[in-house]
Parts: sequence; structure tokens; C-alpha cells
Amino acid sequence: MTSSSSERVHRVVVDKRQVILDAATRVFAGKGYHGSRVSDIALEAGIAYGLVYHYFKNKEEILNSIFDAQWAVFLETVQEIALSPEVTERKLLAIAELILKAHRVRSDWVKVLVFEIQRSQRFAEPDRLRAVSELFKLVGQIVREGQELRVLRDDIDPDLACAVFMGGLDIMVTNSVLPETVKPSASSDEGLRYQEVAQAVVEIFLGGMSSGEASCR
Amino acid sequence: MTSSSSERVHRVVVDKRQVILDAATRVFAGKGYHGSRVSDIALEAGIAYGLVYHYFKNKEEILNSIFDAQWAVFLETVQEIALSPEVTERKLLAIAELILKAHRVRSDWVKVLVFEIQRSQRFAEPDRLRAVSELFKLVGQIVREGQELRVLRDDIDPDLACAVFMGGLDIMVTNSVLPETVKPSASSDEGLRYQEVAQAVVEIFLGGMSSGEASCR
Amino acid sequence: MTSSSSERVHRVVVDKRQVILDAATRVFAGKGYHGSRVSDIALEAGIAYGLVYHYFKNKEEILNSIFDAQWAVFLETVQEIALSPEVTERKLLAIAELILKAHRVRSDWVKVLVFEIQRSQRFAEPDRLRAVSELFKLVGQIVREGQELRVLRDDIDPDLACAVFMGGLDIMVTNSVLPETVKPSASSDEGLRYQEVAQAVVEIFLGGMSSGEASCR
Amino acid sequence: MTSSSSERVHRVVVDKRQVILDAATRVFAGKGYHGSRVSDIALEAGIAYGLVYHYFKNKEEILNSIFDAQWAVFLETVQEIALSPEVTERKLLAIAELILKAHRVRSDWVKVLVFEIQRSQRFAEPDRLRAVSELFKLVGQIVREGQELRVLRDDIDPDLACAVFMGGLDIMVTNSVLPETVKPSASSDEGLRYQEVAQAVVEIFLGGMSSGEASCR
DNA sequence: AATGAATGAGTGTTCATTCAT
DNA sequence: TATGAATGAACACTCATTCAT
Repeated sequence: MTSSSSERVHRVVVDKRQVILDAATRVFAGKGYHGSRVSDIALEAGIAYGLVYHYFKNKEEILNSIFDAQWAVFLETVQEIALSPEVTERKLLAIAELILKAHRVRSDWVKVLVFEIQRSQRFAEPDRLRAVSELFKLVGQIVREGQELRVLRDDIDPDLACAVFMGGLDIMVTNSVLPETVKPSASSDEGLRYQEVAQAVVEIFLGGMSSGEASCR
Repeated sequence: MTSSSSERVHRVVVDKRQVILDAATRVFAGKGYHGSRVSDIALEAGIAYGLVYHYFKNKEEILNSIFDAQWAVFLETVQEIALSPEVTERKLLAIAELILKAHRVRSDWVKVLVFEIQRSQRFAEPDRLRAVSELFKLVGQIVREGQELRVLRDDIDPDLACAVFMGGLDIMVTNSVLPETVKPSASSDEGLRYQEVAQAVVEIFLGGMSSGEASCR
Repeated sequence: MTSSSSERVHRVVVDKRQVILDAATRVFAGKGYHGSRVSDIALEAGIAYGLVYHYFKNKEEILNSIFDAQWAVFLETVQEIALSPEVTERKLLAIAELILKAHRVRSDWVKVLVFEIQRSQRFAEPDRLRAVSELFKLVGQIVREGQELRVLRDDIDPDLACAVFMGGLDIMVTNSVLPETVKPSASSDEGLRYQEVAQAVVEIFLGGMSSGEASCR
Repeated sequence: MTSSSSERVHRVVVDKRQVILDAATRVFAGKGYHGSRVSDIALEAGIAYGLVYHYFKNKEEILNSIFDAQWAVFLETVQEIALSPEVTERKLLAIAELILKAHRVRSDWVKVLVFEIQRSQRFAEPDRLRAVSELFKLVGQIVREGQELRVLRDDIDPDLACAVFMGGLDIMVTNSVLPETVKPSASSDEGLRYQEVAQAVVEIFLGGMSSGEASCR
């Protein structure tokens, strides 16, 4: 087969746009959006300064692109989980694992997503707001479904419960003062594996922290 | 008491430093640290902007001062709660109410604290890190105590549980996609009162969301 | 005639150089030299912008080429007029009509010529200077000739008179605050025909604006 | 009298805004608006770079200010002439002298005015357009008045005549290919004095270039 | 001839900080 | 204390020009 050197060349000449996006993700994650200069991104990407502007209108658009590129995929996965025929508990566990795994595998991206976009002025933009509320809607749906199935108590507002659940996960990703022993990590060498953390978060959310003795309503 | 007229004058001429701090808090809350110019702060404070530098070394120090000025008080309150002779549940409720009330009453300050300090590069500074970890230590202590008292299950890492609890609260303050009905607010006119939210968060944390039927371990 | 097919092809594939020149003329006329990007020109010409540099050394050269390409033809026509056996009055009229007609027919070119070349730093270049002074020399010659023939008064410097004449025409082309009724235009629907304007300019130049009554020297 | 050193000091500390404006006028006149960097202006003004932006929003505003600052004065003088009880001829002469004198005395300003503002994209702005048309309106009025007084022939559109007159003056200021002998200059050492040029322009405009012999209509 | 990706010098503008008064 | 003029480093963005294909 003459799958040709030309083809291989094209395989080697990776998509510059993506190269820039990856570099920017790393740079933003490291120094924050405001702390990052466009020249830092170019340097990290190993390209000429001006080329960045060949692919992106401006610095802001790079950030937005980072968000857009991955959020859709992420959200789709969440939707699959929400619509799957699994039990509520398994769905929540899947969500938890998805989020914590993302943090492990693409921690740069998550950092940028959470710190530079979700927690910034930028977040006020309707587009972003809608995107994130989409996530909460899907998880909220899982909770509501659980309540309808009588698996979850229904004396608590489902949106509020959803928020608490997400907050528990969010902080695992966000918080830098968590003791190492509790940080979700790839190997159990350093702290818990992300599955264990996910498991724990779901367990607290569903079963509560009360010891069995007294508080079983 | 000999509180001289000169002293009284000083009492009338409100503390400029504080005026600046308050103005800065409002400005930072509104436009973010990076989006705020020193001149914006001066304008908001109603003073010449050169004067800012009589009271603060630089912009950064203003932000730090905002943090320092209030965090100590906040932490002290948390400590009082932690050391009080109350039951674990009441302690957690008190913490939850404290945080959510702060958000109601001084939402600007909380915004700055959370968005501009805790979620920024700045947070990497050991001083801030230590300050915040202090909070987690105190709450973690409450959890540990609960476990020792056999009120809380001890098959879950106390730090992890603590984080989940704090995350549930944190998101109430942070998240802008929460439906209005769930946002903790001052009056019950719009959404729940902050006490109700606090109550709910604690209840989920302790009792879990599972309906009584099956999952009472 | 052996106009080969290859030649015909070349005839169909219009001269790219000229296409670029025409596009540039339109673009420069619309946005000014500094306001026009090379990519704008390429876009207007419908070609890739790298190609512009196959035909021209740089942006500047495009402007110069626009000038060079047409100025020679223009100047030649002026020369023909100057050397023709006509009376001074008819010569001046012919010049006036030539200029105003050019403005009507190729207003883009005239705009570029006048605004971007004659009235710009670029004009300082000896080449351009010489080219334009050529025009003035020719018209000045007509005036001088008129004076020698005793058709024109000779108590006024011929160069100065020439300048006044040219200024009167120049402003018709240049001035954007002229009332519509006076602007030289193609049809008499809107304002005067360019011939009428030419006629009027010449008449003022020769006969003066004074009413016959008193001032006939 | 205690007209005080403080007062004198204020007299010495000249208006920085004006210093910048003057410097900018010189720089713009020399290198053109586009060829001038803000740093050039600062350098020429002998001030720090950033200070320019303390007094002007941006480079563009500097140019506009140059125009605004002097145009009003200029226009007022023209108006005085137009409204004076003088004969038409003297009014036109006064206008001619005003313009040519301005060119002599403040040639930088005139250069900037004519080259960078009147003959640029910028000129399209309604404000500038209106300002210049004001000038033409006033001169046009003089012509109209002359026609009503039967001093000027009325078989020619007054606006057109006005334009021709102004064009004759304009070119004296604009044209760089005029022989030195004709350029209006301060002393008669080099070319004509500006009064002589003004005189000549008016004479041509009123009396025409035709020799008395034949063409006295 | 043709394309458009790649380069990087150039420059307008912002704004924290200092300073003279 | 108070003012706001003065400073200048920093940086985003533009765009003419070159180059690999």
C-alpha cells in the first residue's frame, strides 16, 4: 500500500490550531489567564508570535475555544449517563467518576475551565452560563428521576440537592488545601484513587455521614 | 474619659483606610481584581488616587488587606463554633449558617474572597493557603470529633467528608446557575431563606438523600 | 496571423498585474493607502495575497505603479494639447476638460493620485515631484505662449497664473464640500456637466469675475 | 504689588496640553499623521510617553484638537472680513492675505490642516466637513454679495466661482512644485511676498488673465 | 503561477506606581 | 494628608513581507 510519505507527513504536521490550544491550556493553567502573555503561548507552542493571530482573533477567543472544544464532549458523556437505564446511584457514581477522572487526566484543562472561565467575570457571558447550566440541568434530572422512583427522598429541592452533590465534587477539583491523602489521584501511591473518592462522595450524598445508630429517619 | 476634641474629629473623619478597603471590595466584586484599576477604587472611595498609595503599598496589598481584615474574625467565629459544647449536628448547622449568612450580608466580600483570592494564582501564596487550610482544619476537627463520638460514621476519611460538606456550601455561594428558587436569600420572598438552605445542606450531609426505605445501612 | 492558442489563453487569463492594480486603485481610493491592507487588495482582486508579491515588490510599489501607469498617458495628452496649433483659450479649455473628465470617468484613480500621492509624504520623492512638475511646466508653457502672443496679460508671473488655473481645477476634484449643484458630473441631471464646469473655470481665469461695467482695465 | 512668584511660576509652567499640541503639529507636519509615532510627539514635547494619554484620549484626538483649536479662530476672522463694510475686492484680498499669511506664519499648522485632515479619510467625519463647508459658505457669501452689488458678473454660479477662488489660494499652500519665485514668502528675498501673491490671485480672479485688447466683454 | 501559513518588528494604549507641590 | 501630574514598563494586536509547498 502506498499510504505514502505525503500522508505520513500530514500526520506529522499536526493541527496548529490544536497545538496552540494545548499550549494555551498549559500556560493558562500555570499562570492564569491574566498572567499569561500571548507570547508565552506562542513560545510554549513553539511557533511564531503572530501565528497565534492567524488562528485566533484574540487572546480571549483562545480561552473560549478551550472551553468550547471540550465542553461539548464532556456534556455529551454526561447526557449519556443521564439517559442510561442505570439506577440512580450508578448514574451519580458515573458522573462523579467522570469529573474526577477528567481532573486526573486533563488537570490543566479542568483548571482552566474552573478557574479561568467558570470563576471569572468571563463567566457572566450568556453562552458560558448556558453551557454550564446545561450540566446542572442534566444532573438535576437524575436527582428528580430518583425522587420519582422513590429512591431519593423528595422533601428536599432537587436543584438544591444537585448543587450539593456537584459542590462536593467541585471542591475535590478546586481545593488546594485538601490533604494529599484525600486528593483523588491516579495511583493509590499518593492518596486515594479517583474511583474511591467518587465512591465516597456518592456514598455521603446518598447515605449521609450519620452513623447508622441514631439518625436513620 | 478625656476623649479630646481632636480624637472626636478623627472619629468623624472616618478611617480613610477602611473607606478605601470598602470601596475596593465593591469594585473588586464587580469587575474582578484584574478588571479593576486603582483609579476605579479611588473614584469609588471618593478620593484622589494618589492617596491610595499613602495607605497601601500597592494594589495587591489592598486585596490582601481585604482578606486579612475579615478572615480573622470569620475564623474566630468558626473556632468558637468548633469549640462549643454543642452536638456535631448543631455545630455543622452553625457553620453552614455562618457561611451562607456572610454571603447574604457581605456578598461583595465573599465574592472577592472566593473569586479573587481563593480561586486565583494569588492563592498559591503560603499565607493565604495557610489561612484557608485553617478553616478546613477546624471543620475537619468537628467531623473527627463526630466520628469519635460515634455520631458520624468513621468508614470515611474525615478530611474527605469535611471537603464534601464545605463543597456543598461553597457552591451555594459560588454557583451562578442555581435556579432562583434555591438561592439562599434574605427573605423568603425570593427563594429559600439562608437558614433553610443551611438546614438542607446539613441534612443531606448527615442523613443522605436516599429515601428511608432501602438504604438505611 | 499566428496568434497561437497559447496566446489566446493568455488573452483570456487577463493580466493579473493589471487586475491587482485596478483592485488596489479601488481599495486605496476607498480607504486610503494607510487604511488599506495588502490582503484587502488581494481580496478585491480575487487572488491569494501572497501572489501580490509575485507582481510587486511591496505595497509602495503598487501605489507607484498606479501612478506611473496612467500618468504617462495623461501627460502625453496634455502635451498634445500644449503643442497643438489651437488658440490659448481652447488649449486651456481642453486641459480643463481633460482633468474634469478624468475625474468623472476614473474618479478612483484621480482620488488615489491626488490624495495618496500628490498630497502625502510620498510626494516628496523626486520621481513624483518631477512627474507632477512636468504637468505644471506644460500648462505654464501654454500661459507663457499666451503672454507672448499678447493674448494673456504679462504683468503677472506665468507660473503663478498657471498655478491659479490648476488650483481652480484641482479643487473641483478635491473638494468635498462643494454643493452638489456645482460638482462636475456626467449628466446634467445632477449638477453641471463637466464641460460646463470646465468652461466656467476657463472663463473666470481669462475674463475674470468682475462685471463688465467698471473694471475693464 | 504681590503679583507673586507663584503667579510667575504658573506663567512659566506652560500649559502642557498646548505643549503637546504644538509638538504634535510639528511632528505631523514633518512626517505625516501615519508616519508619526506617539513617542515622537512625546519626545518632541519633551515629556514622558504616557503623559500624552493623560491629556488626550488617543492619537486621533490630538489631530482633532489641533484642528479644533485653531479653526474656530480662523473662521471667526473670515467672518469678520465677510461682514465688514468693505468692497468685495478688498474682502477677497483680505481673505487671500489671511490664508497665505497663515501659511507663512504657521506653516506647520496649515500643513497638518490641509494634508492630514482635509485630505484624508478623516475628513469624511461630519464635524470636519461641516467646519470646512462653513468657510466656503462665508466666502460664497462674499461672492453672492458682489453679484448682488453688480460688482461681480452673475452669469456664473457663485459657489463655483468661490471654489475657483479658493482653489487658487489652496494650491499656493499645497503645491510643492511651484517655482520658488512664485511661492509666497515672508521676505521678497526669496520669491514674492505673500501680499503680492494674494494681490495677484485676486487680480486674476476679478480681472482675468486676458489682455485688455480683445476680450473685454 | 499560486497559495496561505509563518514570521516578527512595530506601535498604540493601559495602568500601576512615583513624585512634586 | 491630599492631589493629580508624570513616568515608563508591559502587552495585545496589526500587518507587511517571506517562505515552503
